This record gives sequence, structure tokens and C-alpha cells, in this order.
Amino acid sequence: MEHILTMRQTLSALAEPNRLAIVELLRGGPQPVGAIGERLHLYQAQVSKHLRVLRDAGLVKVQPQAQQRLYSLRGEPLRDLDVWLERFRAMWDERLANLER
Amino acid sequence: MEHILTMRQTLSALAEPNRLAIVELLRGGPQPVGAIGERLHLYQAQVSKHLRVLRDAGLVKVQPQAQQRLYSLRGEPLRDLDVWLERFRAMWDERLANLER
DNA sequence: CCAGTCTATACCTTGACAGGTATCTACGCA
DNA sequence: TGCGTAGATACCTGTCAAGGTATAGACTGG
Repeated sequence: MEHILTMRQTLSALAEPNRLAIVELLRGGPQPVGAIGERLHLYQAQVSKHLRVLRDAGLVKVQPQAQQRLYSLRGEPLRDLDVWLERFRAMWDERLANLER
Repeated sequence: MEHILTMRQTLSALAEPNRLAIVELLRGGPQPVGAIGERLHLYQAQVSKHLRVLRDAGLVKVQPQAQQRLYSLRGEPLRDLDVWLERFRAMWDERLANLER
């Protein structure tokens, strides 16, 4: 039930296109803020704010490194999403069972 | 890449708690608008509007039945979400994580 | 047709959020 | 110490979406 609460955060965090792009970018490995901004053509403040939202949703973690901050992906919320989706998987796995009619 | 566009719709549709509840409710089978409202303690107009968003996102379909409208779930957007998640599954699936080395 | 039911939509209000700009803080180095 | 760089945050603004209320439209039984 409290799973659901964090699901809401995960979903709305990912619903923003730039944040979704950040998540996909970080799939390739940790990145500092500046690199993300260059890659996605975003203002630095924009990146920082989006990363803040992603961090609050638990989707990324940060690791200070000198004057930089290395952001990397956290899998947990995505796994939770995956677990939630499992309950619906029968809808497209089991379509042979003519349940759809 | 146009996959991504509909993903955004799917995600923001599901990010709203009442809509997420509707989706979960419909997993139990098709329901008319009134029944959904009673079940979730929502105003009728609220239900109709949320159903409209879900329909635009392709998450539900409607079938008129006399003066009622039977809403039921559509799996495609959820399957797309599942497909998208596959790329991240290695992050929490140890077996896959080990294979990656 | 008429009345009653079921659903959709128009309208208003309000709050949240994203973009953009400017500023503040922290760190490393000459 | 002072400067330059990296990042976070404050602030303003416009947009959009959700709640709530009222109304319109569609269908049914009488």
C-alpha cells in the first residue's frame, strides 16, 4: 500500500520527458550534472531540478566527487514498477485464452 | 522513438492516484462509470474525466451498453512499459547482472 | 413523447510544476 | 587568498491539470 505511494512518485518523475531522457542516459553509467546538460541541451538549473525530483523519487543517487556530483541510477523504483506490472502481464501473455471478447 | 511519446502519456496517466486505482479496479473486469465512482468514492464527473484521459492514453476502451458505458482495460500501453523496463532489468536481476561480466 | 437514469462536457478556481534568469555555496588551484 | 568552475536553489512567470458544480446529451421504460 505504501508501495503505491512511491509508485506515484516514480511514475510522475518518469512522466516528464527530460527526466525520462536523464534516466535513459544514466543507464549508460554515472554522469556529472554538466555532462547531462550538454547531452540533452538543457540549462544547468533545469538539470539540477530534474535530478532533485529523480532523487526524491529514489531513481538516482548522487556521489560527490571533488566539485562535481556523479549521478547514477537506482534500480529499486523501476523494479517496483516491474513487480506491479507483473499482475497485468497475463493480459498480453495469455491472450490465447480468448479472455478478450 | 515515437514509442517514447506514447510512453509519456501512459506514465502521466498512471501517475494520477485515482487513475491508477481505476486501472487496478478494471483489472478485475469491465465496469460501468457509476460502479467505478461508487467503488472509489469519486464524483461522477471526476470518473468520466479520468476515464477520458485513460482512453486517450489507450489504457482503456469503452463499449456502449444501453445507457451505460462499459470500460475495460487495454494491455498494449502496459506491455510497452514492460518492454521499456526490460532494458533496465539487469539492474536488479542478479542472474543477468552476472551474465554481464 | 415523458420522466428518470447514466454519462459526458463546459466552466471556474486553484495549486503544482516546468522553463528561464539570477544568485549563492562549495571546492580546487594558482 | 582570491579566482574559476560545478552545482544547488530562489524567484518569477506561464501553463496545465484536477476538483467541484452545473448542465447537456443519450437511452429506457411507461
